[in-house]
Amino acid sequence: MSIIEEQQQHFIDDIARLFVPWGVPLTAARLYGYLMLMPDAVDLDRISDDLEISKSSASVAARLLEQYTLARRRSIRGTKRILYEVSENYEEMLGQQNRLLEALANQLLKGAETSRSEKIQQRLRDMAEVNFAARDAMNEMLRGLGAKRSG
Amino acid sequence: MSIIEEQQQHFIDDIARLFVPWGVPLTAARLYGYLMLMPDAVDLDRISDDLEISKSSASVAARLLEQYTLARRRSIRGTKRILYEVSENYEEMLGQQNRLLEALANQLLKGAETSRSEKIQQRLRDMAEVNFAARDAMNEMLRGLGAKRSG
DNA sequence: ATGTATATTCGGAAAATATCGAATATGTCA
DNA sequence: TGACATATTCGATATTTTCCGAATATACAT
Repeated sequence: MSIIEEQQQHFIDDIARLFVPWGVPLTAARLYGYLMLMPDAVDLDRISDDLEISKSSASVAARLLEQYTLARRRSIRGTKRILYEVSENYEEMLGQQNRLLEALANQLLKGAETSRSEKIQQRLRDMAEVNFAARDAMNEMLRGLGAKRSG
Repeated sequence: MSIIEEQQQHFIDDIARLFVPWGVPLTAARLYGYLMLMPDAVDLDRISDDLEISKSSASVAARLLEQYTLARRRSIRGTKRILYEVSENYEEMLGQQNRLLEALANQLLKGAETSRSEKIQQRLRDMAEVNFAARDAMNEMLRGLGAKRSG
């Protein structure tokens, strides 16, 4: 089953095209688009068939997505089989981006401390401020979304 | 002049370490950290010396940063020399991230349209919603920051 | 126009990465 | 424990990316 249709192929490639420039390996990016389209969790054999990649590549890509929190594994009781599905709490991914913002802000502040030029110190502090503001805006947005969902 | 100090080296590498996983080539990432620390715009020869890279690499990296809007070039009247400096409107970079959010949201909606499964349609629309919300939150934050700056 | 200083592009070498099939490890059941 | 099913890792290969120095192009001044 599940020979991927033309339109789905396109969708998968479109999604991949967006993520690849941001450092996500092509296969992982395609897998992400693929998982979005799967109504239920799928196993490595099916991934391998549908995406026409080896099972080892499928395994590597799946665990990479897991690391990014873009996908989750579901272990099946009573068998070693693992199913992968797109992560439902999609917000996690944005949280990831937030971590970069925060880490960057912290580095900037640290750099400001160790700089001897007043101008540079000011610049780095300003940049840090923007990052923190961005992080806060994101967090607030996520909180609002969560409230809406549960409320 | 301007042999880079130990601490500055560290700063540069720390910044680079953050950006490389997001698809920024090492040399460009290091150049970015370096430019943050320079009080004034610098030319390719100096970059090449300080970062210990060839001038061609410096040229490529600088123009890549320019593309990312992380750096700007300043042409010097009366000479062919080009100076590079870190982009002052740092918000640009976040705007860049926003473009990914928006592009992704649009792809998701398009995918939702062409999907025949109700469940998938709903999932893709939900994901798109989060993306749009994130984009809006970012834009609002940037507006607020701009107002604060000019006000 | 020509010469000079500089940036950019080119071609090849080196390094990193992705991918595969085979080998290995791991979990599950009897 | 042994047998089986499945995931993961390993080693080799192919591909891609990065980097350099040399060659070329470009802008400016005389």
